[in-house]
Amino acid sequence: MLSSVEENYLKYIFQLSEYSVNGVVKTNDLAYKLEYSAASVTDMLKKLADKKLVSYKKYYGVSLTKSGQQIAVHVLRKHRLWETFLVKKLKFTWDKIHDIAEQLEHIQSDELIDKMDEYLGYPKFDPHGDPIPNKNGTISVPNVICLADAKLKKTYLLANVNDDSAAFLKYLNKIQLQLGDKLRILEKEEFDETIRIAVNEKQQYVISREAALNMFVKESK
Amino acid sequence: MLSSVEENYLKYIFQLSEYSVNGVVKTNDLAYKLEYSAASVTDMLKKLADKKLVSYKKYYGVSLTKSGQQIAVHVLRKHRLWETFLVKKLKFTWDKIHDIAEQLEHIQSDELIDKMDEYLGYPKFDPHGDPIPNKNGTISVPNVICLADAKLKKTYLLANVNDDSAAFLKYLNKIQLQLGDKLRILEKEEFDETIRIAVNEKQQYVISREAALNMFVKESK
DNA sequence: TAATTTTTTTAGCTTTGACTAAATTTTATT
DNA sequence: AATAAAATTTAGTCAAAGCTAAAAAAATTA
Ligand SMILES: [Mn+2]
Ligand SMILES: [Mn+2]
Ligand SMILES: [Mn+2]
Ligand SMILES: [Mn+2]
Repeated sequence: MLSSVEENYLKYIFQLSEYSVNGVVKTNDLAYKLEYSAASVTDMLKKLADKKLVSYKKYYGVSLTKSGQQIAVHVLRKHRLWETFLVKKLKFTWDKIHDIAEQLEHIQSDELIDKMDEYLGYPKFDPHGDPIPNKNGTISVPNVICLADAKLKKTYLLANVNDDSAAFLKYLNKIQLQLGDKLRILEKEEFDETIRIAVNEKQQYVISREAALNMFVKESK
Repeated sequence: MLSSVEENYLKYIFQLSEYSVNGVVKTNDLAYKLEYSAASVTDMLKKLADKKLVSYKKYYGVSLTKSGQQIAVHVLRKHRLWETFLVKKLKFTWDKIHDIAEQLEHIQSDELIDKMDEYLGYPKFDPHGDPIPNKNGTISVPNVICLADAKLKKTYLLANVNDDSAAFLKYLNKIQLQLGDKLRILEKEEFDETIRIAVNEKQQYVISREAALNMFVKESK
């Protein structure tokens, strides 16, 4: 049985490895994500390697082993099911749930999480549009692109947002943007890379590059 | 903000103080309850005293301060609301919930627990018949007596059971005893203090003293 | 290629919260 | 009251998981 701290390391290695070459994560990147010193991270990577949860090569980087990945995915599953519960059942708004789920994801009880999954009706996506791994650890990777890369004139549906900044989600609340909204790309400003969009063929907004990088869309048929 | 460990100390001091003189708890009793060495307990009591959560007098004992008691009651509130959720919503049986609630009671979010309370309809008792403190920390102490002290020939309702032994609750499951059942005291055996009861005017059972000490009843009108 | 900068690891320190063994205080028994 | 037993505290140790500063390795630049 792993500590919450170890579970967090595995979870973040998994998330960083999705955007890395060969699934290899650098010590400094992990340290930045965890908000720990690089020295602390090096220490822990050695311990996780002893437990065969990661393969770690000095000065090179770290990647998850099969069993490390299974645990990481299970933690993600717990996180996203809890977030779904908080919104669907307890009526939390999507900007308040991440920090609570960061705690709840470490509760140890397989029966609990399976009953929760059933209670929620086996949801496929969490309130931020992130896919929820199933009991076997399978994740359906949704086919989305970053709003920053969206094409001029085309129309998309907002499918996924980055959930770990409450400030960003509050901003979306303020301009009343939610998952499923139809976004038409009206203009892409070259100078500062801002994007002008029409939401549901009604309001228009200018979205900064910083915001667009946190928004993911799929093509609207 | 307190650690889970500190919260547990306060919770158990509170629970032991309910059955002690002047609310003073002895180091060894607390050590036994927490399954720690007495030396470890002494250490922690000094730390809690520094934080003004307990008053601790060497070789004499410990009791909760006002603020220590508030925290203890809040932890109990969380524990019992979570247990209620697990049974009412997730369909857990009452013998499986205590250990999970021991983890969940340390989740830090007032908004979460208040929304949970509302979601459950402000329940007054948990699945074991223990009273749930309200948001202000008020506990309605129910008027129950121990089954071991019940009077011959009288009829009672099962109102409360000790919840921290799954084995005991499984035994109640087996003989199909549940909260609210009508218990008539048919016979009290002096030799070994077993009690023969009729349940809902149907089945009869012989209850050992050990079991009776874990069951609490109220008078049936 | 050599020098410099950046990244990573090592070494040594800290806090939390356990433990055991020994010392002390309190309580019980002769 | 003296002694023995029980309860409690003190002293010293350990593991987990963080930290900073210094050393070493890798990457970049001159
Ligand atoms: Mn999240
Ligand atoms: Mn999410
Ligand atoms: Mn319980
Ligand atoms: Mn209970």
